[in-house]
Amino acid sequence: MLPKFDSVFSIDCVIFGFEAGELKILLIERNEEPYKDWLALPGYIVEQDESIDDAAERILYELTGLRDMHMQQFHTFGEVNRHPQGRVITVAYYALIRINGQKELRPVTQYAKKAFWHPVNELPKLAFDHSEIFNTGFNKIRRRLHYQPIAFELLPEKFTLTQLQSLYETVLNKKLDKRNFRKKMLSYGFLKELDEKQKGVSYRAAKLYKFDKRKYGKIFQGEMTLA
Amino acid sequence: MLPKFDSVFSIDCVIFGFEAGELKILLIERNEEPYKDWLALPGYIVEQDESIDDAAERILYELTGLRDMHMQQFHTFGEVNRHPQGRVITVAYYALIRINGQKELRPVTQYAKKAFWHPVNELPKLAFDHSEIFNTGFNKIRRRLHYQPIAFELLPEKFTLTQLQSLYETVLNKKLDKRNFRKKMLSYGFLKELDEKQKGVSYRAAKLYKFDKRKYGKIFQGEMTLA
DNA sequence: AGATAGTGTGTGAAATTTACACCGTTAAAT
DNA sequence: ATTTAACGGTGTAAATTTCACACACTATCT
Repeated sequence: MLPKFDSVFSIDCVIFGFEAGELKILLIERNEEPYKDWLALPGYIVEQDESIDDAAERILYELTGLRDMHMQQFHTFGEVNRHPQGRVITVAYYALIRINGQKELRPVTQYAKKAFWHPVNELPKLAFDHSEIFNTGFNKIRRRLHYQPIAFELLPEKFTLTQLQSLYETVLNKKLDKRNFRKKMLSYGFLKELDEKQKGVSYRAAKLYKFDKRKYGKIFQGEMTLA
Repeated sequence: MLPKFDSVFSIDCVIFGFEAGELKILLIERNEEPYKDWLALPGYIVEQDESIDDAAERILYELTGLRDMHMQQFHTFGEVNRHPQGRVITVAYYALIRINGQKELRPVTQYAKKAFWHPVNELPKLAFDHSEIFNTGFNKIRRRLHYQPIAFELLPEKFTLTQLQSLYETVLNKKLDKRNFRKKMLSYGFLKELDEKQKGVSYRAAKLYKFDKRKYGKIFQGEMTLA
């Protein structure tokens, strides 16, 4: 028999990454009952003496080894029976990050066997109500893509316009017109054209661009409409 | 010395109403420590055996006498010291409702001395972090006004176009052009023109309109851009 | 030298947004 | 009966934004 508990707060994290033209999220394989061996979102219990924002950072780190992600809460799930051991209300956070091969995923606690990226299409069944949490989060960023510069958090620092477009197409799940897309993106004035070109491709190399955060801040006060 | 408690969930409600060209919110006067006699948002503790959505309905009812409001959560506040007696994480909900003189505000518990409407301008200091909660909620509905038909929840069932425009102007805090506003609103096709006119005004009576929820649903699938 | 794969560019039509002002109606006041 | 005060209701033209659409260029690989 598992222990029962009352009134526990937890955090669950939906972390998006973009790699090889695919959108992925970060999952763990659980090493604890309930749902031992299942796949799940990185999530755990909030301590008494930490804010939920701090808890989110800590928990993500402990379960995946990733630090200093900028996460934002997007919804709180509070159905009575969402956790088999008792009443657990969970605040869900999301972040968008660059998948650089460099950062290793290595849980620092025993609660997770491992952490890994998984394409958002063909997601398996997840533990608890994590599939629902994921869907809610995915819809959230899909909307947010239209009015916040979140695409640039997923791309490498230097990127081509085609990569940017491909990201939009993936998240929004629809084709966009190349000429119109480029015209519009460039018209905002927050993309900085670099003197550098793509390398290692077997076709004409494309120009690289950077997202210029300062210019963005000057142009919009947190508001914009994109793609 | 007040009792201390651990890990409590609570709900706080930001309920908007519109009356006499003014936007108002529902406040209570507290009858309990801490912050006894202060003004506060209606809010209380979630029970073990109720979902947070259910808790929100119950709590609003107990503190104000209002029932069957359709509330939606908008943010969760989880700073460590937001409550002087211990760790309390609160999920904030909002709703927009018609202030009909008819519905009486009458708390059914002792936790509130009374409940009343207060204009959103010139809000006094509120208990706990309720001022921050209110601001977050106000920003939320301000954004949402642009893409969800929430204005119609604030107006009486039958309303004039001028009332509708005045509501938009109040919430967005800017003047809109009368002709453009009417043209656009009518172009959506979800406003039903009634055969009735305004009564009891000392000037030419305006036509009354109704929001046609069915048509709205057909036209948009939860998406729109307004004003 | 040719094949392959993706880069980069412009125009016109259609739709949407914006700016703008006056006469009509009603009830209350004189 | 007339006037006044207050709001109701309406159209057009210019500017801007969105949308649809196709081909020549460049780099690499064989």
